[in-house]
Amino acid sequence: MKYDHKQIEPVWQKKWEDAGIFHAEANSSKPKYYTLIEFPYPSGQGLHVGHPRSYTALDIVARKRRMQGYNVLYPIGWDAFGLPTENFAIKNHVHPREVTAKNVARFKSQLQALGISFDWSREINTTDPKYYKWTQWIFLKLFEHGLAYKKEMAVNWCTSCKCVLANEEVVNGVCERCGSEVVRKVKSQWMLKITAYADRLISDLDLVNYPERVKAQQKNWIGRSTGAEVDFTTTTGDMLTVYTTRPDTLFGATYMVISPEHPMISKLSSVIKNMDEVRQYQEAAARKSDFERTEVAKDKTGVRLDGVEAINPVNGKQIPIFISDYVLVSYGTGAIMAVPAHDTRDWEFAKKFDLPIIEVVKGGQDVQKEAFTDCATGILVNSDDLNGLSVEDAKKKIIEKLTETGKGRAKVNFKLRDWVFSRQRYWGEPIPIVHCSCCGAVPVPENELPLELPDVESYEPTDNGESPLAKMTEWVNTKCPKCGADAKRETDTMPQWAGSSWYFLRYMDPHNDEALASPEALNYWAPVDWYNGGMEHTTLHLLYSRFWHKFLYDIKVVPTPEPYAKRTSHGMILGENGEKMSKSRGNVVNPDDIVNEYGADTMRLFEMFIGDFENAAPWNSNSIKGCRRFAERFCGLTALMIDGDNIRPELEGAFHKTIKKVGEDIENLKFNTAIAALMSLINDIYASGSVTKGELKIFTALLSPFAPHVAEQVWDECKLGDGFASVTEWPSYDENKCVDDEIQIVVQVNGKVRDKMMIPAQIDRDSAIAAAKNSDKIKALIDGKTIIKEIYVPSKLINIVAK
RNA sequence: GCCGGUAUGUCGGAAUUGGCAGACGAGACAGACUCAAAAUCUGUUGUCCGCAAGGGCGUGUGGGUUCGAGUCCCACUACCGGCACCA
Repeated sequence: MKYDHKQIEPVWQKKWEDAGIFHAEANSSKPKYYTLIEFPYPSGQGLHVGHPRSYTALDIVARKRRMQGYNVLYPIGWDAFGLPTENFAIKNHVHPREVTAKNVARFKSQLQALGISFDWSREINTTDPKYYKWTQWIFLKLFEHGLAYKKEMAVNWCTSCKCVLANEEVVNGVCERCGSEVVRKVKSQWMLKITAYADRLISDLDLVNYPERVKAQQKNWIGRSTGAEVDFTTTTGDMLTVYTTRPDTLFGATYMVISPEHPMISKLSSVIKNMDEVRQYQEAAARKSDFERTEVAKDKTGVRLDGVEAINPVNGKQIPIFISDYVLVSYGTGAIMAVPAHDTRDWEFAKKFDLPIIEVVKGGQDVQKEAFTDCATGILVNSDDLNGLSVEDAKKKIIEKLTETGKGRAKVNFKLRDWVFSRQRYWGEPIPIVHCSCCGAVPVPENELPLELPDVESYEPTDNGESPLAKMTEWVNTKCPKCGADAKRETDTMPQWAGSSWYFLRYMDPHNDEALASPEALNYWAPVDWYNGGMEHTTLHLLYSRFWHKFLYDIKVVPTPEPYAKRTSHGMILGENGEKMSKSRGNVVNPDDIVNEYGADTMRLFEMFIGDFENAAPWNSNSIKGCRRFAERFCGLTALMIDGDNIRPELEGAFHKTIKKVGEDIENLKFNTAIAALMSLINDIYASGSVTKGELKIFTALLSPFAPHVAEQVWDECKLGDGFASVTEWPSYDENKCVDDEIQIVVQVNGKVRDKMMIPAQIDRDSAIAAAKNSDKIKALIDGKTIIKEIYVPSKLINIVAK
């Protein structure tokens, strides 16, 4: 058969779509299987060669499951709200909706050319009002349950553009666009109380099949720590509460640090003598990101509050109070007690400001030279009745004591912060809230959803930091749904995370106007059986969508506590030079060029063969030729075909082993070795000089998830079976035929390989060792020596230790 | 900096989880076919010593455990992902 990919690929893509063989069945008695990839953001650059890595991998899984008799849901959609589209629209004076439509059309045609078995009848788009109606509905439910609230938060503010910037738009403390200074400005923002779910987001990781490294990332991000709050009083009679994970070291606290934003500072401004210096420091700190501030390597800075001191509740000692930017207002209480002897950051600060270092846990180095932070081995000293206790026991005892005296309490803290949900942008879902001067924040009634984005001429940011929507006075001015008085709409929009936090539910029932999905559809399809995505999404997106799903579970909208039963992740595809692909580096590979030159099947094979799926792999335009040759050799088999429904005896072992390996490798994401096994098998077939029709049928079925077009073509031309190769039955194997009768065993002397021999697979230990000793090579090596030990690993090796 | 990864021939990678390091593919070299080239086919290809038989060395670095370590332990180095308004 002549292999002309340009001719055959569009033909099969059309036949599949016309026959609808990849459409998930709505009412089916078959078992279901839901495979999911992260839906793409339709960027202006078009599809990246990284996208098909994940899509092809789960396409292989989806296709195999169909062949195994499952009703498979493998959907696709567009995560189309977002900053780059909006910025492009502003720059080029086109509506973001038009930009999005154009980008989606391009992505769609690129994806369709790859022959991925998506169910296109369920395509969704987060910017479609019929979709974001339900994003808004979920927000209203969160609001109703007290999980959405407003709070003053710091945002990045460009002093020249006069607009709020995303972190990504701040480069080295200046605005990416104009290069002006960026400061932190306080604004009232919508927040979602994800912290209310912190414990469950950790504990329910036990219910799901995620890689350990992903679970570890989630746990570390949530950052549960147990410790205590301790109330210090000040010399002015005020109270300062600190959070500490080491309450056992309370006697070693030699000073206190509060964050530059701590409310206590303005409260005490009349008492603090060096207020000018303090204000200066606050301004400097406002310019830094949390990331810069907590960097341990950098020099510690701070200002001592002159005129006020704190009093240690356990020993009445007066200690100085500093402000320093290494303490964050957003974690704990925004104030810490500093124990330089047993905390590295405090130690560095104490050295710099020449503060006393008091050892309270013995067992480590000299605390004047280095902080001793190990909790497992130390014994308490210099701490009154805690003396002699272990760190663990001391923690318990001091917390008991603090609780009794009302000066503290046990406290669990999370690093996880509530989710800042407001964006001062146009291209996002409007937050469906009306602000009324007498009723406060009032939800838009459900029957008025979707609250559509107004069609406007200009979506440039306003110069006071409000969303562009604030300028649409007709849209903004409305009546309060509760009391009917004049009121104003919320003008902030939702972040891109919103639409992507629940999209997998919409696929189950994408055209439903009555609910985000029907209970029947949810009960049948939930949860997602296998979700694959990038490592770069394992903290935020995964956490946000698990949070929304848990909330929907609590209000009985969805039937399962976790959205994804299994999560896997793929490595990035890098440029040929081993660096991340980017326009500026000039190392971008366009998938269209590859499909055009080599065909979609070769592209798919290569993306799977390129390396370990879970690791990053550099693109190589040479290696792709090997995959093309493999596809051609597969076509070449048609010329070698002979009659016969069975596998010939000399190839039986090879076939059964390959069926087993390909099946297992797909389940374990080892696509590269699955393809290698198919390549080895085709080499064996060529070596035999011919292929029976039965052998070709099995080979074609095994190959079809990887290279579906060429498989379909051979299936059709050679009349290998009825219907489509894509939905034929997945081949089965016989375990007994996967083991050889005679196997090669390695003989080592003192751990070095000295001989290899063929032995029957069923041989016992003594006969195997006797056979080994009988070999001339081995005889020569052990002759005259004492045998100390003989190790026999069945069907692998024999090691003779001789002296 | 913190959290999570990764490191094997010229290159991408493989190694049944502690048991033959380098499967499969690319590249290179040699040969066949060809007027020639491409394509295709056959062979060689970690490295050092040796005519050969054979032997030494070899999985980022340094140490350790073991009959046996790419795989386990300790200490490092380099690179990659995430760090909350990119998604």
